[in-house]
Amino acid sequence: MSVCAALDPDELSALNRLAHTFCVNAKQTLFEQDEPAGNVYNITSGSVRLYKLLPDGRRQVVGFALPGDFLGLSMAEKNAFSADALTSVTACQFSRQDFSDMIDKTPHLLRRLHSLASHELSLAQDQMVILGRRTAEEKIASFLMGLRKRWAKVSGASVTIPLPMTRQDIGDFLGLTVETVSRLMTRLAREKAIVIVPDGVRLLDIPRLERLAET
Amino acid sequence: MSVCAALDPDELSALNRLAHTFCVNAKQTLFEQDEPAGNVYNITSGSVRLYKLLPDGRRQVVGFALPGDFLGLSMAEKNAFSADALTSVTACQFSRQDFSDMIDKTPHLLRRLHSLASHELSLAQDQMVILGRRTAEEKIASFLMGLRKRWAKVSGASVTIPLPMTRQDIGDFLGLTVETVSRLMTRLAREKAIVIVPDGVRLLDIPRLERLAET
DNA sequence: CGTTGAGTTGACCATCGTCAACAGGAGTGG
DNA sequence: CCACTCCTGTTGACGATGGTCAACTCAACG
Repeated sequence: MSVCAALDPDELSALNRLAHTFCVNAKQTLFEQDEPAGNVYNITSGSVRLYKLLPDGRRQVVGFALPGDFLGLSMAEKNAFSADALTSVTACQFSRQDFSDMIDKTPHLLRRLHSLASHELSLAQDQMVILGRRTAEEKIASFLMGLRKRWAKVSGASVTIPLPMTRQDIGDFLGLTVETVSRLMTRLAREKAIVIVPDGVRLLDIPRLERLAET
Repeated sequence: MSVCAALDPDELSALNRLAHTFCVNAKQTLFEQDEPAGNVYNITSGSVRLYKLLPDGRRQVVGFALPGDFLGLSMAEKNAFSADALTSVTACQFSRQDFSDMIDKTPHLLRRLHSLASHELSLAQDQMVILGRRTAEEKIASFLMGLRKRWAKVSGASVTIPLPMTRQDIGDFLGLTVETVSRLMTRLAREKAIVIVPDGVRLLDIPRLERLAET
């Protein structure tokens, strides 16, 4: 569990005593935007969609949580976004209060938390570049390369990457419509840069995708 | 200085001994993306543009720092973005090492840092919504309302808000071109929602702008 | 004055969104 | 077992939003 990389065995067991492990099925909600944040979570398996809604129903996916990811880094009073399960998910839950107390007792846990939050911030800023200054094709390529890197940390490097989210989710993450996502994925497949497989893609021409995605 | 809200007088004077105050003129660089981050900064007066560049020259402005803002919240090794002065700027500089040592001695300073970083993350996610899911007009309105709120903390609420940045900067912040920013500002002015004044705007129809910007 | 850079405006156009139709698979109920 | 629905994904035709290119104004500054 990546938040705990900083903890010694005693601290780990203290944390474990606070943990509550549970499962939810696909499409179930972990928590919702603007509700009081009672808990923080560590995802053990499965994938989670994190998103914000506008009053008129438009949606912005702000991220996807994969195994190992921590939700609630900010320790804020209210959830900044909604989270629901894309697949069946197992997660490790802590009451925010318990976790906050634990932080007060273990300063290096706070440092760890802060460093993870800083990394999130950096990812969010990269996403701002993608949303603001890239074409649809570049967005797709960046998305695939980014996800590949994240899956590599979870399950090792591979040219086949799982896509537990729908085209709609990808569109709402990249600021595109479903149709545009679908069209461009098909085009990349036609041009032999990728192969579309059930619930994922196989990357054929990684150099080309890297070129499209480059910083 | 907002990072220091958490400090007692002894700690404040310790921090002050580490501080180096300085000024730069407009257009000068505070630090550049990807360079090793030797210092962290607190802006005392003036405004700063924070941005990332793509290899081909496209630019994404990730934020504007106003008086009171802290740069280097993440305490990372390398700068995630470049920063340069929009106006003449006075800032308070700390060596990252000194500041890091100070953090180790004062845990509540770290909590403060973490809470500021979390707030930044939340702003970044709001910006993702703006970039991904709003029309050009909504983007401009959101920008003006957001900036208004931030200036209010610095210099009190006012219907006239300073715009120290160029139209190009605004465009690069919102994922638009200069021309589009210019056209829409002119249109909002023609429709009596705003008045364009030298280096700023006066907001006339705030309810309308709020409606355009609403979450 | 001449130059430079910001801002504005117009004409035109491309990318991507909209709307619509359809295919295929999963789940459901007769 | 089949018909039916629902959902996701795909594809096409069309159009609008916002980008591109170009020209011009104006203020600042030497």
